[in-house]
Amino acid sequence: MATTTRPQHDLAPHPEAHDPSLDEHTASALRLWVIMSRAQAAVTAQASADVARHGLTLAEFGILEALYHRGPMLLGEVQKRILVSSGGITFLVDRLTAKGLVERRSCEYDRRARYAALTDKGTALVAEIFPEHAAVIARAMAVIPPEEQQQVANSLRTVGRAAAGLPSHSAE
Amino acid sequence: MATTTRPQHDLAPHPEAHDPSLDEHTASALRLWVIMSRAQAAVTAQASADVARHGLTLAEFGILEALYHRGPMLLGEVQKRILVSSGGITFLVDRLTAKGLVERRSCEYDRRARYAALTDKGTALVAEIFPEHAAVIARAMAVIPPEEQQQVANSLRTVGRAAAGLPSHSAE
DNA sequence: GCATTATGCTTCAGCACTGAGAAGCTGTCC
DNA sequence: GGACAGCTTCTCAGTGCTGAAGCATAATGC
Repeated sequence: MATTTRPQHDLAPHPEAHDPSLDEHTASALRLWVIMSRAQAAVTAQASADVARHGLTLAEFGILEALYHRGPMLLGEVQKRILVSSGGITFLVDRLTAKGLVERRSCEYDRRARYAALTDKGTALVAEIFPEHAAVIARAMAVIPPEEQQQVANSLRTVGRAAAGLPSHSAE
Repeated sequence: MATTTRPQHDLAPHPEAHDPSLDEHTASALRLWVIMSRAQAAVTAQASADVARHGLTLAEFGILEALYHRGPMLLGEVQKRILVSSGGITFLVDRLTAKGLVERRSCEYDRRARYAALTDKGTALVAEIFPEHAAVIARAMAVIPPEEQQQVANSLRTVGRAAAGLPSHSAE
């Protein structure tokens, strides 16, 4: 029998024990970090399992979803949006192309650049699975009330922007 | 010049555009998911870069930190704590052993089981780098006030436990 | 007590992705 | 109009981890 206690797909850090060498502010921040990592990992595991039913990774789904909601995009734009490496975006688009879900189109005004665009098959797939996927996420989040979700979102947006080195209220 | 727009080390999903087919509750949950993923990715990138200065991955650091704060642990315990696969824990402990930071000890009462324990070198390393690491995390979180951190932590704990399939207020 | 089932760790092939480098294209500044 | 900095994409070797199978040991049922 295989053991493999379903690993939550993402590594979560050090659930903090009490370390007397830390001041209370630091210890509290560390606890938040641990809790955030675990929540993220647990929800990611569900989201990942959901798209895996259709033979997709989360990164692939992210690309499909972006193209579905925004139309054709330059590879570089997609890359920034789903946060993968430059090599990664090429690799992922290749794979989606091989699956017949995405196609590359050349850019008329800049011959270095290429667009990624959904094929009809890709559009149909996203239209089919996106609502279910959204429901999976929503169900995971629904354990806290909407106004709490709103507050958490505001706080985490601040954390995320600061950590990513962005201005506090950038447009994009 | 290499381009490689520093990928935040973790894949973040689909920043939601407005999809009229979704009800507002779902759309809001989805936005939270995106924001949480990005915040997590950004902070992870910083944490990861911090431990990378010492030639460690976050998973390795997680093991060292757990052993430092709790003493020797069975491999299976460590595995559950840092959320890696069964194969992963063997692999990681092997690598830490090769670096001379961790050693395996056999268990007196169950000859299947093995303990992982810090060596002197490992203990010294954690003692050296843990405070800095905690400070890096704390700095990232410090952009929101302590009481807000507390609220976010409470909310996310609920989300994490529910998504991981645990009871709402389990002890561990 | 002996089969059966469960548990703890290991092995190993495989996979998703990174990151450094390179090739091609564009615009700009002499 | 040529050099060159700066993008955009692609290549590919390398990495860190997963997950299924497997071995050894322990616990349980009969």
